[in-house]
Amino acid sequence: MPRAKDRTLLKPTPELASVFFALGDRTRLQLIAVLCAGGAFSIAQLTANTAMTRQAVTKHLQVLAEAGLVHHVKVGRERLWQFEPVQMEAARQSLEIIGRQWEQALGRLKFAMESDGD
Amino acid sequence: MPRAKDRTLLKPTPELASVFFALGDRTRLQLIAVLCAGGAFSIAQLTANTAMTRQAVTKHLQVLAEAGLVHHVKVGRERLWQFEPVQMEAARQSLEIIGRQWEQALGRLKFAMESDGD
DNA sequence: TTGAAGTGCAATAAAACGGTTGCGTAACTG
DNA sequence: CAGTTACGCAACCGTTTTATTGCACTTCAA
Repeated sequence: MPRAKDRTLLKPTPELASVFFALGDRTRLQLIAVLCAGGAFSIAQLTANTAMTRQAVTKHLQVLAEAGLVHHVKVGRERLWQFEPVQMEAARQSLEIIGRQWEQALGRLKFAMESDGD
Repeated sequence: MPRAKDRTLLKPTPELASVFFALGDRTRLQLIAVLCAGGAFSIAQLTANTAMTRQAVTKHLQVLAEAGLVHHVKVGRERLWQFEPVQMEAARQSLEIIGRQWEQALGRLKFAMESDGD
């Protein structure tokens, strides 16, 4: 019987890296900050807040979309973009796992030091 | 009296983006995975696991170091690298905040729908 | 002291990124 | 229908990343 539950070790997947990559840009982080506040915004609306072109914003949204962080719905001639929390939560959990691994490693180190007696 | 505690909104800082940028690469994610398991490894050791040059690994470690995710200590002629959890925990928290904002936005939407009656 | 191990720094070079401009197309509006 | 709004696609360009190679330097060990 496979024990999938035991698999708490970090296994870096290509997708995970792409999520972090998408978040690793100030402009895209700003877009996420706007979208996670709840609305569904058109590209024109999202561009209005920035100092760049509509096409630049479009490209950033595509990067976010490929990472699964946002998605869009077509309404008339507009394309409304929304936040999509699933992948970001996965990324958050992966950071949590790394943090836990580190804590466990520290625990082992401390135990070894106590056993050895300095 | 300032109410710093109320400031739960996401404020994207340059550093935050640089942390995500550092994590947004498969090789660096792999390095983090190795380092967070607890040891202090030399560049030669870390290179042994990969298919690239020592210098390439060095550059990746520098990117991680600039983001505050790792640090090193010189021991003899070796440079031993270690995981540094502070910045990563900050990044994790920022993702948590975004997730919470999204949940709150969903809550408001639901409330508005109930009030409006469809 | 000579040699090998572990590393840093600089000069590349190819690829990817971030942004722009130009043009074409669907959809709303008078 | 004509004009405008909202947008996609493709070409392009400067900058940054990513990885390599070559050489110099420090440290350990025989």
